[in-house]
Amino acid sequence: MIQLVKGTKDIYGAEVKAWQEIEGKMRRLCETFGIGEIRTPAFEFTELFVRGVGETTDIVQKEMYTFTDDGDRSLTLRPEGTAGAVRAYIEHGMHNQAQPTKLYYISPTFRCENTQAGRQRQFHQFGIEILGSYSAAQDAEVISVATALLEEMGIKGVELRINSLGCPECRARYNRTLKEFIGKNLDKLCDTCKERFEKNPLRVLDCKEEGCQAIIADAPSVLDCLDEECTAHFEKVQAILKENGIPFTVDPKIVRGLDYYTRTVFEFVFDGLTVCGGGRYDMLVEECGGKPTGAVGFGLGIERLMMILEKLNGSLADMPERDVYIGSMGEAGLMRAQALTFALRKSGVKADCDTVERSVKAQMKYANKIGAKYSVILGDSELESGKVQLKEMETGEAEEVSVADLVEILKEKCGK
RNA sequence: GUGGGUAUGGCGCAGUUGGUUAGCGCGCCAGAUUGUGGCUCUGGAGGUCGUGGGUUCGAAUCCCACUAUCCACCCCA
Repeated sequence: MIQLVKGTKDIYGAEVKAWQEIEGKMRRLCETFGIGEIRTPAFEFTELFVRGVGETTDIVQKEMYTFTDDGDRSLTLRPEGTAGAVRAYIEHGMHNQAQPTKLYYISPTFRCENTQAGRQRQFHQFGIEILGSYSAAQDAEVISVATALLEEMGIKGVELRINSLGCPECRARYNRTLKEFIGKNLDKLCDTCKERFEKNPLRVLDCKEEGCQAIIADAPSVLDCLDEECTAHFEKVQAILKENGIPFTVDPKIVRGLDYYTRTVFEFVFDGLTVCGGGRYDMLVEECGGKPTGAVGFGLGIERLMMILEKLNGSLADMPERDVYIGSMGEAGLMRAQALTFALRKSGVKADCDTVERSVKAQMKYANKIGAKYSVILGDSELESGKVQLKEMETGEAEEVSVADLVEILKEKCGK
């Protein structure tokens, strides 16, 4: 028996219903925000992600599904959504449209890493990318989309944390300051932090080791290293969030694992797990071959969102409901039941009929199980008299109606 | 990549110190007088006990490897 690949999942039954609902809410919300959908390919040139996400990131170094096709091209399954959106923005000259360009996507995303709670190898990201603005107002708007979405889902207890990494100059300056500070205590750090120190000193900040924590505790804050403009930008973001009643905390230790972030970065955290993360990436469009363009966005893990919803609301309901079940007895009844069912479906009534040729009793049992609101049984006597018993399943009460009027009556009862 | 737990019919679980045809609940299918559901009762289908080796007269039970899964680290959504 061939089974699922590690880190992948089938979504069906009650679960797929919940997905459809969530996706619907995302699409509707984006529409009200004027954000249009973009569907980019599941794979791109490897180079796009190496340059976009950053060569030194874990994602690029050890988590990408990379392969070579028959034209000797190195391709990679998308490990995140931003790079592809940026590529498309440049490739289709979207900067010639009214700016900013506002895009959203709901797409399967792939990372070859070890699975655990809220972590799969193929997972789904909902994300938005707004290109064409350098303003703090844009940062705040992007954050407000995530906030609105979580609110729409009825999720409470998600914490918004924001920080600013500054422009590349500020970041470089902070890296030097931090290196200098940590350098004094380098021998006290854990082994992984010693590596981080060389690779990406920022990462030492969110180490959970006690020894490292003690040292980091009074490390200089990024926020103190920001220049005037970056500071003003960050303050403006906060001011707008406050103005809009969006609660947040400033956490100078937030460092994101993707290299492209500049200035604002943020995370929505629930139970210690980041459900949504994003920020500004003003250098990325240029890095990918476009003109300098300000941009902000976020990615949200749908599986993680589902985890939270399950924790909050308990398990999900099952079986799709049906309006009516047209049972039948005998050849003529079967034919007529099928015809009626097709006619009802054409009118949008969720109708179902017997396709197994079971006993009436078994058919009624089935009607009950699929949650039909009404049922009728068509047999020789009904066809002869032209009358059927239309039964309301919940109450068990039946009324006699003419077969000829059945479709119209049911349409009305089901509001179609 | 590292460390720990788990792996028995569709789902949830039992299986005692290795011993005969591997059980239970739910679900599924079918019956309980002739053509009507939800309760109850009866019967039935469905498992190479994750996979592959090994120990043994004999393994779901012990040993090894692999795979998957869960949890943690790393990192992220």
